[in-house]
Amino acid sequence: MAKDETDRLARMFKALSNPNRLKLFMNLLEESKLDLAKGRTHDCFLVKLLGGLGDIGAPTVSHHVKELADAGLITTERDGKQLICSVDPDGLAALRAVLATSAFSST
Amino acid sequence: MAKDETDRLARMFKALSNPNRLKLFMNLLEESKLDLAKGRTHDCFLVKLLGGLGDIGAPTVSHHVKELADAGLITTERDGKQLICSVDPDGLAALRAVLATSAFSST
DNA sequence: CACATACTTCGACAGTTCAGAAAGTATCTA
DNA sequence: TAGATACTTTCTGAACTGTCGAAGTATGTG
Repeated sequence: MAKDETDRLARMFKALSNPNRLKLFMNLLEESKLDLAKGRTHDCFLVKLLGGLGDIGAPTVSHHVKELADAGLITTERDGKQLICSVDPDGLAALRAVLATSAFSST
Repeated sequence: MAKDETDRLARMFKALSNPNRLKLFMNLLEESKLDLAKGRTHDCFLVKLLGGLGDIGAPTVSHHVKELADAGLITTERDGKQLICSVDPDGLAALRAVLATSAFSST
């Protein structure tokens, strides 16, 4: 595997290495699941995420969202006052691909 | 998802968040694939890994190996003077499971 | 036992990260 | 325009990380 590709993956893993960021990302994964049932791919904004993360403040959540976005795991877009976060399917696929690279069956 | 479970996963992702550790782990994944063809599940020791990592020294590799082991991603056992490293199938399965938790198809 | 190999542990240090406070920006609503 | 909402930016500090050199431990060889 090329160095660039390794570094890109390491960056994704790093983005998920903080419990609060991982929760945030997993919330989005869950949201995506729910929303597909409603015929949409996602719909989650920062204040809503904030509530699910316990005690951490807005500046910190904002920072974490940016880290996930920079890593290519989520995308963001502004809708009026709110920031809409979505899972980036390409990033998710890249992670799945690297973990699938092995002889151990994926059951 | 429970806090403990989130923390455990975050720890695994953190173990893979360093490029050298990620290379190390991916070497093991590849080794596993090769060795299965030979009828064994794994076989990789530290000095061999060291060569594949470029410039980093033995103390650093030793440290990284322990981090991967502590995270539950690999297991180690001593064989004479050498330390044999193997992918931990349970850890790998846990990572795959969390990334599979979504509406995005796994194709 | 002496010596080499293959890590492991310790101590140090530069660099990074996480979280919050305070101040700033962008977007509604009236 | 004034005020509220929803982030964002900047700064700060405590804590953690990655790497190394030096010293230490465990194992095999002669």
